Amino acid sequence: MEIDTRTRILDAAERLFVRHGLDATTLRMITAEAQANLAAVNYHFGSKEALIEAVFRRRLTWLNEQRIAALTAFEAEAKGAPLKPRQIVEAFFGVAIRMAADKNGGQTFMRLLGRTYTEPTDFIRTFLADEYAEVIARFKAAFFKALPDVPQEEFLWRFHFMMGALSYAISGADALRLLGPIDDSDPEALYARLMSFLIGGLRAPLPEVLAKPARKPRANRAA
Amino acid sequence: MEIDTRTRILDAAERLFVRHGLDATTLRMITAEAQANLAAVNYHFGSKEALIEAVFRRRLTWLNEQRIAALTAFEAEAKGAPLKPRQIVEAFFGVAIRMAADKNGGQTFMRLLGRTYTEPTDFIRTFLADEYAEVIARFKAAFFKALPDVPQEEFLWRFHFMMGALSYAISGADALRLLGPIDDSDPEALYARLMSFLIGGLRAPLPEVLAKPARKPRANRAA
DNA sequence: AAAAGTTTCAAACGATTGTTTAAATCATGA
DNA sequence: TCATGATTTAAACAATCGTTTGAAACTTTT
Repeated sequence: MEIDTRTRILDAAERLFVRHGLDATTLRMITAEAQANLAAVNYHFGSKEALIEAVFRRRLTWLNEQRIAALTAFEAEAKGAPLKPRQIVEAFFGVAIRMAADKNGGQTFMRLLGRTYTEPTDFIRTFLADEYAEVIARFKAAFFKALPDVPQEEFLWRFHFMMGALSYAISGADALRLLGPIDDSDPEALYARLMSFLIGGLRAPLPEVLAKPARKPRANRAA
Repeated sequence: MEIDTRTRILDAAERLFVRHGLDATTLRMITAEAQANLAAVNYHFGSKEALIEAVFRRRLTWLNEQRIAALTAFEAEAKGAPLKPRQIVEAFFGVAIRMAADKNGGQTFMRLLGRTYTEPTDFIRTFLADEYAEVIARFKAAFFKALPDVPQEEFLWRFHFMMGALSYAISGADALRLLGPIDDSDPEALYARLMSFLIGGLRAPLPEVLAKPARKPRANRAA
């Protein structure tokens, strides 16, 4: 046993949360899987809620830093010019997909994260909102600059839809087996698949009922 | 009190499930909201699991019947010819969006359904797989007929992504408030928005790494 | 109006939850 | 080596969970 108790608990909790959900995972299950004493969670983290936060923070902070770094790199390369939508999508969703492909813990975590966006629990919502605040602001700005003609509200909805597609993409074949036998073993393929789907959705023509009366009604492509 | 206890419990459970999740909603919360006795759930349904199933079955069966009816109508109209992808998407997702717009219970339920697809609980998974079996089979067949050139696996993934976008669309502005202030009061607008996003994603070019070596590499549109 | 069947009710059940306690064990530096 | 602090341990805590019970109240049938 070379890994310290705190880390073993985080790893075990991550695995069990994705398998059984946050509520249904008990401290006794976690400490048993981590080969630690029941009281260890409250000793090292203070409470179950604090443990949940720690599980998310450990990887989510890093993930969003990566996203911002990727965006910053693209922006430096562009020297002030607006980025291509594809680059922004790549910076936000590509980083996530790539983390989801990392067998070394990232995969488990991203599945957990995917099914937590819709989690109704209050403290999880406020926690996520906090963790995402900066990265959301950066990407919103980048998108608005790249697509000045797209109404902001319209774009926010599309971003929301894209988050949904990402969530299902990384929550993996679990829900997908509902559709039939599927091979999700190739992360590169998943990356390529999701990417072209997202770009296709993002660049779809704006819905006609919403499109502002334009002088060239045919030329209402989003991007 | 004109509505019978059984229905009051179903309504209350639906509301509370979407607000607190399945696990975190207790029978005492439900019976209190329904103004019924605690024992009423076990009397009318047998157990909490059976109640959950009843909550879903009540509306999900009807929803999938509507989907099949819409598809059947399109097929009759087409007289044996393949449907347009847009029609198939309309039959599956349009019906769902329209139900999600129905204030009379449908809205609450669709939000619940959206966040249940990724629910890890075993009995929920098998139950959903059961309820969806027929409708999935019908729509898979229709899509394969409409898009014979798209590899089946590729389409299944896109369908999966589309389910994710739908899920987020109807789980509503809850998660979306993470992005900023948003107006989700207009169901017609939501319908139009999601529809053009889905069609855009579905018809996006196939990812190049996956596209089979073709004689006309430029003409690799999915639909 | 009596009987039979259905629904409601308050109370309690055992099981399990997250958390706390105080003693035991381990590790570290003087 | 001893003392100090950090960690682990077994046991118990109160609270809450889903479920069961048996009698009361209400409906329907005869």
